[in-house]
Amino acid sequence: MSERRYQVLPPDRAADAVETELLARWREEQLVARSLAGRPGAPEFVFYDGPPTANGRPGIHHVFARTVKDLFSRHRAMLGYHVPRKAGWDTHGLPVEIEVEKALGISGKQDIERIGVEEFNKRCRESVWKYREEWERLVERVGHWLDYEQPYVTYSNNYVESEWWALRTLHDKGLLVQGHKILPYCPRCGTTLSSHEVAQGYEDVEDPSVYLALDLVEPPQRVDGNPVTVNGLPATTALGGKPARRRIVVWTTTPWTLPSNAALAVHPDLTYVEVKKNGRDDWTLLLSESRAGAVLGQEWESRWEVVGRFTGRELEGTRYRRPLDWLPFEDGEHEVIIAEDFVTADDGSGVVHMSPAFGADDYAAGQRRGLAFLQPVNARGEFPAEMPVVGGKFVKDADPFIIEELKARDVLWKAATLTHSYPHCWRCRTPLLYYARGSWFIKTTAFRDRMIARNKAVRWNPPEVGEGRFGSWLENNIDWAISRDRYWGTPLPVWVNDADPTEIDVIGSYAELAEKSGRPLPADFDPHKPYIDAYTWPAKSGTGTMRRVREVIDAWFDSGSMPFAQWHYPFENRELVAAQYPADYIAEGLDQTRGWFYSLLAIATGLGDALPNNADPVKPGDAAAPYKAVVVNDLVRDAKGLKMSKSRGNAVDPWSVMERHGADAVRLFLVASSQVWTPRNFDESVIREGAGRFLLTFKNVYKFWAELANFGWAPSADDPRPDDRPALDRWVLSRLAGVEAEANRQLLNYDATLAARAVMTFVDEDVSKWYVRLGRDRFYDVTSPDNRAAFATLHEVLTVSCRLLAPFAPFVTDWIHRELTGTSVHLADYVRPSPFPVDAALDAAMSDVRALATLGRAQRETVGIGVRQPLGELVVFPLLRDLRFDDSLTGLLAGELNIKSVRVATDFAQIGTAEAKADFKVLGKRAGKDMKLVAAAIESWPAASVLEVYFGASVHVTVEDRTYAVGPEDVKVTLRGVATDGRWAVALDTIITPALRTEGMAREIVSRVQRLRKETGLAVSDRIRLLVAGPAEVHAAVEEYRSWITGEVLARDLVLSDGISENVGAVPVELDGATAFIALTREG
RNA sequence: GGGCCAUUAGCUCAGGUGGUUAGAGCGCACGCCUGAUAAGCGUGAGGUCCGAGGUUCAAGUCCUCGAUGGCCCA
Repeated sequence: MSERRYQVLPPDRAADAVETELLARWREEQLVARSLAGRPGAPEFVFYDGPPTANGRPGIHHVFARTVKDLFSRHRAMLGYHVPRKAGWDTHGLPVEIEVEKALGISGKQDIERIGVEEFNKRCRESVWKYREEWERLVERVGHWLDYEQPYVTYSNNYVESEWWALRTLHDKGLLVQGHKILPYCPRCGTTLSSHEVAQGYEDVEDPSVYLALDLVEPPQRVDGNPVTVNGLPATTALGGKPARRRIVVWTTTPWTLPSNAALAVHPDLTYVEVKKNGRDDWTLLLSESRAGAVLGQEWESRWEVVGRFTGRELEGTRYRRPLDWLPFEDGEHEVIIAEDFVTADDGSGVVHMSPAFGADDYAAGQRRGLAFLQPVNARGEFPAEMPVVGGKFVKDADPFIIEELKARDVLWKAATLTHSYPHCWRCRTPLLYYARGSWFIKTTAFRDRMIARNKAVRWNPPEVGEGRFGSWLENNIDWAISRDRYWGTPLPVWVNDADPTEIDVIGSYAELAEKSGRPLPADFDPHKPYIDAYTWPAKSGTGTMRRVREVIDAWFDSGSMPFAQWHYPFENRELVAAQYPADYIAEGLDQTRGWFYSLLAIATGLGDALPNNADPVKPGDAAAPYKAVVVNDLVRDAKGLKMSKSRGNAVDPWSVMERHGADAVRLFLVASSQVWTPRNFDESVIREGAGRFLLTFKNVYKFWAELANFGWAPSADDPRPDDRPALDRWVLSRLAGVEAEANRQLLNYDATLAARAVMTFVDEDVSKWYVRLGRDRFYDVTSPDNRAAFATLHEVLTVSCRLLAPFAPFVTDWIHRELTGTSVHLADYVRPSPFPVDAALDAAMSDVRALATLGRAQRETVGIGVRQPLGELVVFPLLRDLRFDDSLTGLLAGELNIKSVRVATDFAQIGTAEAKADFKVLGKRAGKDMKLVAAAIESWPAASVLEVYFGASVHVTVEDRTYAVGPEDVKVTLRGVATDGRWAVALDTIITPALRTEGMAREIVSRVQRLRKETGLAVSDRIRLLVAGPAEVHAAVEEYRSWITGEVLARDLVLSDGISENVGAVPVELDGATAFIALTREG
């Protein structure tokens, strides 16, 4: 027999301390590295880690995301996969620049230029790491096992070079193109503003509010040349026999954009009316019906007559004449009405002027429809000098001149002013212009369908995010503007001839850069601005110099390139990437839908077969690239369901939470409380009472087992084989196998919540509240086969439970698993190769026993006899036709309820009575005036009839000559004298015979002695001398059960005394009417 | 302003395709048990299923509108 001692984990030991100790142990054993290395010959299961930016403190929501990422990886590693998990850092982009601006006390591009890009970017490079250490510590503390030995860093030279390769590849495929993007722009500062800057600068200002009336071109024609018809009739209006002048009313608050008008937009589903003024037959106006009152006056219907009615869709294609013809159209569609969903009837005329160079909606519509693009405004916000009327003027100053010109041209309907909120430059208060800026795009619309096809092959969890939010985002895809006119980012590797902007070199590697520039790169080569901009070379065409464009790229391109850039592909590691692409799964927050989830997909789809295992087409059911499965997690909100934010002051510090509850409890709470893709409220009391309490129970079960096993049990060949163990053991092993399979199945299915709940319910309900509860006394000795069976069984249950819980609570499970087996849980198998099999019949029988035990306890409650008093018989009666009592578990039921036997009644009348009452509502409809008599008849039924009906039969009730068939739905049955759950009815034989009373008394004495032992502070194994005094009844009980009592309380000696004891320390005990005194002393 | 998600007991959550009296755990009250004890068991109270309309023989479930909270995008 082994002398091994099992350490006990004190329940009051702080989780934080235990976990911290384990972390040190893991470090010492290099356990993370061993798990990462995988087992020899293990198949790959690839996880991609979305890189965080380390220039902010990690928050509790990061703990959530880390838990989700970790648990699936851990599960797969335990299943025997090699799970590569390379950590990464997102290091470029505006957030970093803003952080540095704040640190330097500067703001805006002019300040940056003044300090110098070299210095600024140096600061950015350093700033990225401000919180790195805290990040790494937290990731370690929460137990996210990740490869931090060689993390990928998006600013590193290798990473940038891989991105250059990707951009060059996209360019070669014609997918990296120049275009325009509408951006808020400050003409005074000469800079575009980011959205959060725009949000800071809204001010109420007075702007022109101009209604134009633009001539429709007669006869109205569609673009295809066919006449416009309404309900089959020509829509041409002829009033009073002569052709009418027809005009459409258009509203704008930016008259300066009218010279670049290219189209008018209406809403397809809005109703537009054509109206003529009373008495005027020579002209009409067209506008949205719901805006007519606002444009024509409240009581317009008394002054205007509706002569036509159209939906916006019907107007589509109609041509009109633009208000100002200063600029020639070069190419593109123009002067046409289009129907667009973004048009509203909230203001204006329901007809919107479209100027693709000066509005985001306008631009997008222009792209979709191929509209002409006129941009007669320079970077200072001025019209070109050669423009008529407004040449050289700042656009906002030009408004009055334009209004005058409109009036002169007879296209002005009315001009007023409007006070509204408009964005201004937060620095100089200049009104911002929405302005089309030259920009570089990845032409994602060219491969949108392929992205959609790939997305359909991705296994989304939950599916609706992939189909809905992400799917519709892809359906409405627009080209990805990847250039940023900023400083700290991957430089766009595009060189343009300064003499001929059509001559372009896109550089795909550093070697190519060296070759083009004609000199080797220095040892300390830095591809960032400003250094990179010094690389120039003579244009191939002979005239001009190739100079790099000024822009850097969107940091989302960085993170989306990680599948290949993290390995410096294709310059190195080709085989590695071939083995580790695509990812089997990724897991990030819902906010990444349009972020990382998209950038990964867009880049991978654009690159196509330039990446391994990545060729199109991808069909549903294929392994999708770049990720086969996604698990989305939602936000963590505060305890009241409000968003956590610095300004609210309700953000939770993960470290203090970790200290109070431990990572296990926090992880378990985050995963088990609800599906990870729903938002959860972070409430520490819920952690304590839910996950915390569960872990306490788990530790308690182990503690119970370990303390008793330390009396000399250790696994050995002497333990009975599972098949030879008692039913209780076989039952819990069967349940264990079921839960093992279920947890594994759910995790493979990416449902962490159901997996965790299945295991937790098993441990709590089946193991703690039933198996241990019923089998406690089997652990009080270690030698008999029954003892050995119990120890071996619970050892197995605890060991496997540790494994099943390890992905969720990696700390305490490892601690206990090491005690149980001597090895780390994290190197163990998640599922056993050949577990004791599920025994469905046994599961069902036990389930019945548990139900009957509950009913039996309820009956004891009802009859007022405590469990300590033994009773003779429990009678059970099945209330369902196919229900049979399986008597193989009778012993367990009898023991639990402290009864001598269990009997199955053959007739319900043996145990109780049944009454039926008519349901007046149901029966009344049929019985009518006989109802009272029928009801009386039903109430007088014998129990047998009631039971017949209860079981579904019909009983005939005859009143005079009328007969009614009364079925189960017509009556309400009440069972009396029994406890019932609808399946079973049970009754207790409540007669306490003298023998039972004596036995009850003996049990009472044992109970009191045990309590006294404990109060006295004796160890569980201490032996005692016992003295009992009391009336004859007590003496009789002690004499009869002497050996049982001494065995239970470990008494070497039991002395009976007459009368009331005078022994020091004697304690009075009330025993069902008799008073006894007991005293005990420890036996040396 | 637009799109999406959520709202069920004090709290955290279940409630395929509409179908009997809407469930569980925790908490609470009362009782039991007493060497797993900072545990265990039972009983009970607790519900306007966010609101208002609608569809239906029948709505927590489907539809419409609205409220609140959240996310994304303008």
